[in-house]
Amino acid sequence: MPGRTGLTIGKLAGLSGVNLETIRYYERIGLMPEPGRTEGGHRLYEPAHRQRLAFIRRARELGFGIDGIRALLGLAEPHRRSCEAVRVIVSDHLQDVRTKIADLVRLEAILAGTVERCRDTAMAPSCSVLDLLEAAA
Amino acid sequence: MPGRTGLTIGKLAGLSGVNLETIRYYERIGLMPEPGRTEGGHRLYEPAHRQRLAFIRRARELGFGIDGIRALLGLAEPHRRSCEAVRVIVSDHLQDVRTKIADLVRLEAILAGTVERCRDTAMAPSCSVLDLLEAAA
DNA sequence: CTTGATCCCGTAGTGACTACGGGTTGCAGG
DNA sequence: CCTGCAACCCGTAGTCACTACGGGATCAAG
Repeated sequence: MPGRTGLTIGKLAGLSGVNLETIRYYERIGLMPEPGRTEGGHRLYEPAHRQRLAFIRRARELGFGIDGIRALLGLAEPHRRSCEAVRVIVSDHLQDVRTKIADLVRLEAILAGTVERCRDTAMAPSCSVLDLLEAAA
Repeated sequence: MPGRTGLTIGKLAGLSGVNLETIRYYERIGLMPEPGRTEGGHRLYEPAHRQRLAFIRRARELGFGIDGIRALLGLAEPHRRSCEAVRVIVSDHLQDVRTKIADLVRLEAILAGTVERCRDTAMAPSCSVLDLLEAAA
């Protein structure tokens, strides 16, 4: 009869670096399973929960959306780890990331150009705000 | 007595490439001024509106938030075009963009590595999903 | 047993739209 | 002139991934 194993949600939040409210949110949307409860109704988490939450957090940090994570978790759980399916999800996301980078790099050039011109023409008639107005992005 | 000059909101949407509902949204939040109306209450836009909307669209494409655009518009309008203030807003945003690029590039490396390993180890015991679980982002 | 931290739940707010639905207006063809 | 239908009106709610709030219950230390 050892003490009830289990972390309170606050402890789990502290250990995992995920906001307490966010953990409850993940439970509401079915990303985290419902944990056990104390008699009074407080959640008690076990190591498996902590692992799953860590996985979710990493995946979020890597920019996966909730649906992507759901898919990843679905593939990770059963014995049939279809590596191919995982690869598809990850490389789709990788493509998104690369597209975003390309977009941002173009943006960066435009913005940097604007700032540059702004610095140069200390007393231009109209400031480079007008460039924004004219330039095609 | 020439015809009422003015575009309907639908025409403006078509010309500007901004969704009709988004134009109404911009009006609600005070980004676009209220245009004139027909007797029946339909909006009628003049060239000045079209210009302002084009400015907003470009700025959005460059990743400025609504507040930033509001500030930019505020600086663009009066005679006192304080170029310096504009430069501050734009270069703040530029800094954001650069930070985002750096983040995404790190992400890209991690994801690309995962996909690569996935491709290599055609029959690894556990697929590189576990890498996500282990790797610090 | 009391106190104060922690936890409960449901709801609403964020940014920047987008979608919906039921009713009104505008205009072109007949 | 009148019909029909596209376009417009407005307010509200939904999106994504949380975050914040508030009023009440529970837990653990002293």
